[in-house]
Amino acid sequence: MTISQEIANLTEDSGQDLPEENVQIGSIQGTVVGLRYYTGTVNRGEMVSLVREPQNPYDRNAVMVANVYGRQVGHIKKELAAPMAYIMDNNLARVEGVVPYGETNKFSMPVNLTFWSKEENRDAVHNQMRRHGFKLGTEFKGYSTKTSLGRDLLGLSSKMSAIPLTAEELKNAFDKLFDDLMEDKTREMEPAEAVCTALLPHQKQALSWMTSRENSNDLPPFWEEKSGLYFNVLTNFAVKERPEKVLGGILADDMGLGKTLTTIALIVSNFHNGKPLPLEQKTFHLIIIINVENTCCLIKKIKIKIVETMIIKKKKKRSQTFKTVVKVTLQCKKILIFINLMFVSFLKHFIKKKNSNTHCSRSYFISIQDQFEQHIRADVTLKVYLYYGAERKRSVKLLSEQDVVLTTYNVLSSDFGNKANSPLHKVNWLRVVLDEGHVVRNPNALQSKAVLELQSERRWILSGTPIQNSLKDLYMLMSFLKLKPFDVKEWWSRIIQRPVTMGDRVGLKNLQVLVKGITLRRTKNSKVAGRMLVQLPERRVFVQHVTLSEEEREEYEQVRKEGRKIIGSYFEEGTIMTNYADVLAILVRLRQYILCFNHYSSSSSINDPGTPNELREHLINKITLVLNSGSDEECAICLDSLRQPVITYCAHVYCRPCICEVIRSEKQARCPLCRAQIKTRELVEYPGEEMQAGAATGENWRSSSKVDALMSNLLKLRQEDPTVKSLVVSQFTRFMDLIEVPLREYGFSFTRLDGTMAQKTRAKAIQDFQDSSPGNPTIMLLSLKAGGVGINLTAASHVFMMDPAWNPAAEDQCVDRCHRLGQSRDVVITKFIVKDSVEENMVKIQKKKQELVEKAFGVKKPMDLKQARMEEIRALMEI
DNA sequence: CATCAGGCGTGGT
DNA sequence: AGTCGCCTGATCG
Repeated sequence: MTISQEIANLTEDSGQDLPEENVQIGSIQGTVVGLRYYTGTVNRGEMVSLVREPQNPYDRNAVMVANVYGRQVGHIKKELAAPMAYIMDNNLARVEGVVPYGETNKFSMPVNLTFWSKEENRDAVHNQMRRHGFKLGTEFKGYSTKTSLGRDLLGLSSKMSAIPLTAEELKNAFDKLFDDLMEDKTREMEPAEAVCTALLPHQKQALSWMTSRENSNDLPPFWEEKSGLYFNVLTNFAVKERPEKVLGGILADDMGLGKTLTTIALIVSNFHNGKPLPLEQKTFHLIIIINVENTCCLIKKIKIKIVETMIIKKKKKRSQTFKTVVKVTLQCKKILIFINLMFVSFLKHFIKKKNSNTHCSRSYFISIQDQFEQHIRADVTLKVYLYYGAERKRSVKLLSEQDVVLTTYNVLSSDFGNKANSPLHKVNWLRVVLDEGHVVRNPNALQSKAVLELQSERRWILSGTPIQNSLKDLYMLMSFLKLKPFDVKEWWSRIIQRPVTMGDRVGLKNLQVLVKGITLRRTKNSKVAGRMLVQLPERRVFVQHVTLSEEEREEYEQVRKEGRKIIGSYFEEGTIMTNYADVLAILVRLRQYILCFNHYSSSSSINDPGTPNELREHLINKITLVLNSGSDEECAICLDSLRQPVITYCAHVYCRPCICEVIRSEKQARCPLCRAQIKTRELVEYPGEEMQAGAATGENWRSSSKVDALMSNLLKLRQEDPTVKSLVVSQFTRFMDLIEVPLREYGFSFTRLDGTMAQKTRAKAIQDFQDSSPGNPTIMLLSLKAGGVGINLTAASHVFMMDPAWNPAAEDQCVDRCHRLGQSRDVVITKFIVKDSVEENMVKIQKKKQELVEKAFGVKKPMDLKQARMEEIRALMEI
């Protein structure tokens, strides 16, 4: 979790189902009346939801009763509705209902109401009920809370009879949630002929499983057929009509097992009725010629490919002009894939490019795009459209005609949010695939809503880590898959989330059944028929401590003292959070100092600015620092990666659309983070990285202890085995500039990959590096966040981590780029840490964080987070 | 006359 | 296993 996200959590209205609110403070039996006016039915033991109806013309206290399917059943009797309305409107408690019996009566039925709230509201709720002559009890008498099926629907009896799970057990259960025996998931299936890459056995299994999930006629989890009726065993809901099928699921394989390839195979292999996607010539009825001058390069590239095949087939000559031949199929084949925009450096790249009015979309799609090209036979025409960038064609027709449409979560949500005419939401897709689907985990975020609104027959989530923080993440996934009734928050909470977090074994069992039914997960260590799924070479991590030279130490201490003084004064004033950008700036400066010392001009971003121009520059400095700090900053409003980042006069960074929305909706707009007044015209944009182009070469170059340490390692390696290739990873591109100097000096052949590079050079860099023939580079300077998912750097077997990352996961991901399928050597990771410095403190905090996550899984106390953040800064600066 | 079991009709917010 | 208020008739001191 990033810093701004944590801050956002502090400012955000506390959610409705924090653990504190999960105390049962009383229950009472009430009556549902007016049944004959509504069609909704309830079976014995079935859950109902209670919805306030303040607009009811007869009684503003009205409380509506609805069944799990959302059909109205009736109302709560008005005498009881009166106190309930007060309690519900003032959020004193949440009320849940279960109907113990009731099919027989035509006019009314009983309902067992349970009040859930914070302990401190107990008295208020009890008093309110008492004032109206109702006494809340603790238990219902006269009947069992168990249904005929013996399942515990109220969660009451289990609380008393069964031993709740301990936190330890719960965590364990969570870890094992996805460990599936895969009994019926070992069947293999050959992909369609259009796939030219040979699938590994586990990929064939995944393909088979995915295909069967899409074509299956099985009932969704927890539905059973019983004497002509369809019966949900969890909610006790029974219907005549067959419940909607859930076609799709979660492919949760570990990174590097080929989720994307499997999905591509699925796309071309399983069209309607289990037949492959019709790609051959005969399905195309129409040939048109269009001008593609305006479409971006990659499209062009693909289409040129098509031209080539056409030339072969039609034996026609066509000059290499901008005209190209496109085939249009009369059948609709629509697939949508999302790519996660994970990396801030990419984002910077995008903004920079956007301003210079060039095509930028390619960088995001390059890996997926490549995979399509790589795995699909060249003589097959798969129509792929990148729905991205300012020039994207917002034509529903065009999109409908594609085989595959690629887009990003950001494009989707901005289309969805800005205008009602989002073309992506107008197409009835055959299949929607969320790549890296765990990024849409916050159901309140616009992008999540946009994703949920997509119409599709089949839905897939690809994610190596389907649960990132807590069970709540899963809710979003269920919601996307439209797995009734868990796509509605109330039912998800009542049936799964709350029972599980309260340690109910039945709830956990249900969760397991649920997950098992829709998820396929294999890890690198999974076994198939006793054999390892994928045998990866070993991976060893070494930490190499670096001692600063006396001179360096002196300079470092000086900078540290300065920063400590400033941050210390913020602490005293209690203004740490308001001066957050400054604090971050100081920390970054310190970390950079360790790497390359006086190569950074000490242009102060801390002194009070005077003229507006100075202020502007000052803010630009700050936003640059924040975005380059490597702390993976996210917008505190949308909780997403920053999109068009801007900085306010009070030095907080948001997405431009987000903060503009805030300013527009409030009269006296205030900064969500510090409550300072803000105006739209005072927002300062991030100018991109141009200004950073400092000359790090030449006379003013000077080595540092860290660079020396790296160089001695590299030299030793080369001596031992000149074919060994290494990745040198840093978060600071300018540090990479510095490293280039000694690399050249010692005659290393190297290449570089960072966010500032144009896509062409980027692809070339990877290609050169992966090529092992002599003369090609043996070292790649890699920016921690460059590359994105799916970049393959298996040529490297050594990784040098030059500076510790805030987020240990980012480091892991980086290493995974070479430690993956196709790696033949053991991977050695060397992390350089400077002794007695912020770096060491960072590592300590990293460790602490990890422990904390492991100990208290998913349970966070919001107030402690702010404290923890302050403590972190304190620990970093040794104050 | 008081009390109670049982039958009956009633029925939205 | 079931509402709930009201009426009735049986039963009791």
